[in-house]
Amino acid sequence: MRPACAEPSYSSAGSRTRCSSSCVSNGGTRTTETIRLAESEPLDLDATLGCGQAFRWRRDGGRWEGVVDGRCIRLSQRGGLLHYSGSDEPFVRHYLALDLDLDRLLAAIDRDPVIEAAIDRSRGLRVLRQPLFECLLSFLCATNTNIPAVQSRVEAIAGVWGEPAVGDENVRAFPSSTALRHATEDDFRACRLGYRAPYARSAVTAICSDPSWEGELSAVPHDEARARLMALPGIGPKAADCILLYALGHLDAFPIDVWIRRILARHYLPDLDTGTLSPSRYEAARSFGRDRFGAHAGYAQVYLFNARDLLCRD
DNA sequence: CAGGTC
DNA sequence: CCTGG
Repeated sequence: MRPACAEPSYSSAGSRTRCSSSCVSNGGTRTTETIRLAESEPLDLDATLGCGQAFRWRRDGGRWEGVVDGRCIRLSQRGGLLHYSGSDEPFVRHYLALDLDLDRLLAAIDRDPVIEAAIDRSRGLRVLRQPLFECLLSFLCATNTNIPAVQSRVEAIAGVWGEPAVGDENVRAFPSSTALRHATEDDFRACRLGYRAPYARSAVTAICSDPSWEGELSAVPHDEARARLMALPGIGPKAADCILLYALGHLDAFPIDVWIRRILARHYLPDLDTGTLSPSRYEAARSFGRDRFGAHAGYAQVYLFNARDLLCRD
């Protein structure tokens, strides 16, 4: 049960647009409803859920199943029809950022042939609006590892401390920081966090020690939020930039992971090619991204990342 | 080795 | 560095 003050604003009346219509099409225990996407609401659901920005989505045939905010949600897309169950339209629209004028945004970041190729590759890919704490712990789990391993850790954490999800009791919600308050380092090791276990434990303690931490982080400006994130153990510049982009809505955040580094080195910054990515080199790459792509550089980052096979091959 | 961090 | 894919 969540306190009323934690209710995000997406549920406010008036968030629906005239362009959408929905209808009940299934008489089971779960009802599947449909959002009719307008021409001005491009969406590539597969790219959005599969690109590695969130870790609790699984493709089951043509359908995606995931857990967000304690609810088991299923999504599928056929052209301009977006089918959903386990949630309501305002939430789905908010989570998928369907209110964002993507065409206008993509036009704004489309500044050279490289990014243009990336945009052509997966137009309709959107940056999700993820719950903060889950996103934070997920990227703390994501250092020096691969995506399947991160998924496995996140699932394990939910399996131990998460409450049964609404819509499917066999699935677990991702726990709040409070629910993890008494989790020990060994508990996190048992979730296969390895050397990240003490970081996770300390980060949870730090967050729990200040009940207003999460709320303030959402209210504070980009640079201040970044500094507060990086003050947590296990959260460096890369993880912080991912959290800023995926959970805090700072669309100018530009995380530098190994793939973005390769792409920048190959097409923009030859000097970035070799050696360790020191903090100052990280900053140089990051500010290059923000300067080149502007206020929505984070979208450019996601599109470049999703086109990494295209942009890194010789 | 893998979408870094201390 | 932990450790799984």
